[in-house]
Amino acid sequence: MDIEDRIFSIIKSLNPPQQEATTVVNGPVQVIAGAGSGKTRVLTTRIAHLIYSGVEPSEILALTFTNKASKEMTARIGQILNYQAANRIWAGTFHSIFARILRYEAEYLNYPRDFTIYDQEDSNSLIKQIIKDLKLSIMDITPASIHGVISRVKNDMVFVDEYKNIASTSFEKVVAQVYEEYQNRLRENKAMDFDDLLLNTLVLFTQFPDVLKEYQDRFRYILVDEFQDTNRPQYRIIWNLAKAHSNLFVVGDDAQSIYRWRGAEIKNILNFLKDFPAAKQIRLEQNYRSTSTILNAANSLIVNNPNQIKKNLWTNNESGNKIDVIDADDDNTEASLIANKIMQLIKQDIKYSDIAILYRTNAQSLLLERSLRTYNVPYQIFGGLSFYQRKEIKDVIGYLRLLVNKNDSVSLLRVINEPPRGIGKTSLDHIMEYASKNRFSLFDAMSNSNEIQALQARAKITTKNFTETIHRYSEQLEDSTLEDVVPAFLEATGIFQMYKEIDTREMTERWQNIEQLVNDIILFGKDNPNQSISDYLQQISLLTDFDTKEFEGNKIAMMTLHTAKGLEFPVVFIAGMEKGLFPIIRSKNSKEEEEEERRLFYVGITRAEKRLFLTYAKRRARFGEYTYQSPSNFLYEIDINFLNWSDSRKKAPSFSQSPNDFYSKSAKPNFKPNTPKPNIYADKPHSDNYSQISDESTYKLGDIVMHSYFGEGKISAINGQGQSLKLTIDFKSVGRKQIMAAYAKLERFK
DNA sequence: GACCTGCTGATTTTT
DNA sequence: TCAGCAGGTC
Repeated sequence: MDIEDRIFSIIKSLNPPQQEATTVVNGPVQVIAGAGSGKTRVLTTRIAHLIYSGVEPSEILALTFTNKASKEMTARIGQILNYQAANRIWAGTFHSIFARILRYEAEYLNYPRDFTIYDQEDSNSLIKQIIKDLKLSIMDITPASIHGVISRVKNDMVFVDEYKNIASTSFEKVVAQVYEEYQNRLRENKAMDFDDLLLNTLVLFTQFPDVLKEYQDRFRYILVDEFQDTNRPQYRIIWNLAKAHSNLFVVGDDAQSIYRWRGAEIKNILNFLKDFPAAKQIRLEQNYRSTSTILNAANSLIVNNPNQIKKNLWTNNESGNKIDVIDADDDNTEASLIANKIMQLIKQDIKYSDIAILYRTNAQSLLLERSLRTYNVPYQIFGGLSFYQRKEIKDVIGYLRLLVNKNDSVSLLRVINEPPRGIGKTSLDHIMEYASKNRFSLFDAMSNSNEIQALQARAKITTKNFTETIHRYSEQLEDSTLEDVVPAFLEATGIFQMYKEIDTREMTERWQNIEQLVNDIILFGKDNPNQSISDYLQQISLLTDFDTKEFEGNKIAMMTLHTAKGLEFPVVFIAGMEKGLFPIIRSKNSKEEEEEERRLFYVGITRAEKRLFLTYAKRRARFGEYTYQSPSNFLYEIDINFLNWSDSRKKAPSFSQSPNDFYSKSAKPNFKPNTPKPNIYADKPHSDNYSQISDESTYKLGDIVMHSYFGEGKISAINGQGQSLKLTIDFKSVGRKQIMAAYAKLERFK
């Protein structure tokens, strides 16, 4: 089959809206693509068709949400056309593509080409340093929380000067101070954080029209995947690039927007039609993925979100099994019930690799893992700490970063005493004082350590040796291969020796990981003789765990619901369907946040093709303390006709399910009139639910108490005595909970 | 300056 | 519950 036949046989197999979306070549197009409606197929076929129609691959910019998605897209296009063409497409994440552009154009922004990209951890340690240096006394505020605010502010495109003006509370004023210093130091360190990659690209395009023009001409065709999750700077960048030719194609689904907390604006979908009034709107509403039971269940859930674009997602697929809702006595039991169920499924000819377990928080994976191991179920976890975020790897990368960017003080501070070389807190204080007094970078101050009077003779020698080593190897790097320089340099720093010893002593795999990294670098050098170590470093700084891991062999996949976006599995388990955990409790449970949680659940449900299991535990250990959980209100929102609630519900927990009248605002499940409330406790009248023997000496009915985690609540029942004294408390934050008084840190409210 | 220990706060989600 | 860190000791 030649290329033409291949493309047209694919196009012929598409439904009419899909065909339109793939073959309209010019002009703005907005596709609202429901879950499982063949979005990826449309994207790849469209790009193949564009190239077939005469568009140069290098004129196409395809932005995806993960590196993995872009790799897969490129691979598929390669299969249809050829790999040379596919590899010339500019495909990648926003962050990776713009990092690449910023590298080319760095001098416009007064940055060196080899600028360093700071990840979250790097940013946090820089902020920690700033807090210390500015002597800010802020109790209860962590560097991470300040960075969170700064990141949010940056995503809203509020620059330092503006933020300083609008900061009103004392906390905001502190943030403003840190924000200003943070940006200064990023610049001094010749570094950008993740948000800067977007903001600086925007600055580049808006302040240098010639540069913008160049990229407008280069990217004559732009495609954006997961458009609902773009934030403001991302949208502005796309808009700037596309306004010259308007060949902008965006695909998204407002019902799957789950990154609002990171600044994503669903509004962008609506703005699109304002900014590109000529845009064609195409809806993909036929779902090819799931059984009608699963799809309709998802639909019955998502109608509870009032604000959404109207669509009618339907399927021709068979109705299939009902959705199993499994309740477990506690979190351990939940994990083993899942493992058991999986083993049953395996006997029915389902492969491990057909199954995924999804959960709300990474912390949940621990118990699940333990139980899968007990039952010998092979699994693979995606997400969480990526290879490149491991301590030993970050240490090595810290050294390598110094080779290309000596101004990177975050990396310098990270490695200066790793392995211990006698430069501790006191010496560092002297060096930093000298650096700031003379407006030197930390590295330059160390190079001049002879001039620092306060410094001990020994420290002077060590710092001098240290900086000389860096100098020597960074010079070598200019005319030698990575293979020749990198291992020798790392050996010279002593970091190899240190981890070899740790590995033998503590039976860890750290040295192995380092070997793997060094091999990877050497391979990179061989495969890309024209690229430098700084190319390598930039590339890996934007990789997540999910990007680096392949689905391997016959194993179950485990990941958070967020990570699961864009994937599909024949069998899906969603664990931890409990109030407080999913939807998760936050300090302020706003309507918007609940709607986002609901969309997240929607994403989870629609990952399943054939079978879906929803599990919850009645008792779960959180923060080392067991609490009684009630089923998630989301479970009641799904049309009961699609559910098969497990039999053990008859052994109902000994407390009432009814939402509390005076307290909980969010605890009240949103029942649709056509969805009868599953009265799962029908065989237990309310009044029998708890005996009211109160331990007069400590707690009384109606007492207002403070819980360390759930906050304020009112005691509505008291059960048991002494060690097994159980309190039923209506919390403002999570509604009704049962608490073991002996374990909970409760404070009486006067 | 390195090492030990007791305390505290963490559990959203990620480029 | 537990990891990471501040503060103290050698």
